Amino acid sequence: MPELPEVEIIRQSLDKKIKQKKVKKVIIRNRNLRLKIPLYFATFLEGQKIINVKRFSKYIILYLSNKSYCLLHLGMSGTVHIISKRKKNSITNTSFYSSPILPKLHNHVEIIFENLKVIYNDPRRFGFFQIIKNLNLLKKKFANLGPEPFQSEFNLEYISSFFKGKKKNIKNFLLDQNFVSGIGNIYASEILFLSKINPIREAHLIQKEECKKLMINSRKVLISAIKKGGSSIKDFKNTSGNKGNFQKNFKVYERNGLNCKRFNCNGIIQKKTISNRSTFFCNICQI
DNA sequence: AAGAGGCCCTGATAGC
DNA sequence: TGCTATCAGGGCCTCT
Repeated sequence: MPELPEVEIIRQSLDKKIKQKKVKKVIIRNRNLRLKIPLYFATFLEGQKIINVKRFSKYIILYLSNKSYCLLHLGMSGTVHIISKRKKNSITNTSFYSSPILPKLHNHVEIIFENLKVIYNDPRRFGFFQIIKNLNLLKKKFANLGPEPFQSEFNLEYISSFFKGKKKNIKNFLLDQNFVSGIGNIYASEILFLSKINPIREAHLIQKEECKKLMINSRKVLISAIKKGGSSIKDFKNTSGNKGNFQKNFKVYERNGLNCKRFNCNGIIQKKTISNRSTFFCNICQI
């Protein structure tokens, strides 16, 4: 499901809701994610205060008070729900959570705080939690990831030297997290459209001027997607269950057969499978 | 070493 | 209605 902007939206609400709060209880309903949730996971987290909620690439990083970290990756279908606890029902004397729409089947983990709980739900199970015991191991975990588009390391020099001698197509490079972190299948197509670059072009043939466009448009697309609350094409929802809005701004993604949105371009958006991922582009203005 | 392809998994939808 | 095939926002592993 989520690329960098969607993960950032989730990070922001977690930051607002659980920072400086103490984990009261953790319930594991299903340990089977891409990495099996370890048996010590619940007791490890219980009693920890969430010092900070950060993000790198598509990973959410919970800073714990015992100086370790809890990583969360959402894979393709992971969602996070934050549910506030209501006051005790005076008749039945039970407290309950407001959770009308939540599909219960794939709730893997519940992290319970004083007044709210965080639920992780993941039908396809490509996501995972991971405890990282110290800063060194955290650095090691991210050592092979390339910079995010916003970082100064993602500059013209870096991009053009990375492409030297590489025959792989440019679209696959945007998806390659060792080259640049955070771009996924939707935004790769959008970035290439804005940069007027055909997705199947070999990387070593990309001109310097085009590298500059890739740099600028990668930042532009991700930032405006964050501003719009992310993209919801199937089931992405923020932690309150609301959809994002950036899908309304898609220029090419899922627009195959429709007119190119570029001013004065008569192209029709094409759909092509590249390395088993759908790719969308205009065959006239993307050269 | 670089790059292509398979695979992990469930659910929604399309086509017959 | 009910079957089967295909596809989905990610990333890791293996093979050549």
